[in-house]
Amino acid sequence: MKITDAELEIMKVLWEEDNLTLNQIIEKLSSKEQKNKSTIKTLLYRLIDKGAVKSIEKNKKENEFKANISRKKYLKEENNVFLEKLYNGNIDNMLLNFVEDKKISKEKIQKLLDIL
Amino acid sequence: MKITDAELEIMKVLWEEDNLTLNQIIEKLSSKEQKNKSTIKTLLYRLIDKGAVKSIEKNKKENEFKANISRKKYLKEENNVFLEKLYNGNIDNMLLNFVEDKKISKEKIQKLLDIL
DNA sequence: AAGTACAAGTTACAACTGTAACTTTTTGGA
DNA sequence: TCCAAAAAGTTACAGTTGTAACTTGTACTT
Repeated sequence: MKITDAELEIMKVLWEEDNLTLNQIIEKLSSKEQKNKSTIKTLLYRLIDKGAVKSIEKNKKENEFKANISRKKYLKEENNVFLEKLYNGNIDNMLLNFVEDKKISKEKIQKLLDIL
Repeated sequence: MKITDAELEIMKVLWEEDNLTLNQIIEKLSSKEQKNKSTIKTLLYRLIDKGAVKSIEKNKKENEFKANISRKKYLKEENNVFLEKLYNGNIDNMLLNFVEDKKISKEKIQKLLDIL
């Protein structure tokens, strides 16, 4: 189940709120992702082909779309792909790298630990 | 500077050890990534076009190749892309997610903190 | 009942990727 | 000196992706 970047933007919308019509989806896409209506349609149909989205007839006039795979499951997979691809699955390395980049401070990690 | 998955495998080899000939690169690629020699050549040329790899004449008979961008810089960028794409730049969220997936244990994080 | 506005659904197309064959150049040995 | 082996460099091609036009169906409005 490979979801492309353009497709992902649509999934994000559907993960936020289910059962949206095409027009509602377009409305919810942030300005950066505004594309031609046809474009969004194509992406939706591709997602349907992949089984990532389901379409339901709403009122004979319009269809509604809903995510057919959970955000959680998707993220889990993507986390794995990322970890394997760049860090050979070694999470320590990844974390150290993030810290080095100053993306995480020690304080932040401590705070995280406290939460857990 | 977009490096594709297939290209990345080559970069990884060159980040391990610089100034390798084509044949040396092929040798170092793990069995999973064994492709036809021509394939590797094409990837190398594409990387050269992108400025990610440099080729140097070694001994009139063979060329040597070396990475022209640092692993660190590349990882930094990719970390960012990943973080933005999936977590909207929110690293706490990302970490929590990793912990939820049981990819990191609290203990591991603590160990990491100790190292720092 | 007919036309038009809009939604559904299909097709198109160029750029990018993964893969590898083809062509040209070089060079070490017979 | 000339040839064959191997390297360099070029071209090809199908599948994927981002983008959007085109065609068909439907259903209000007059």
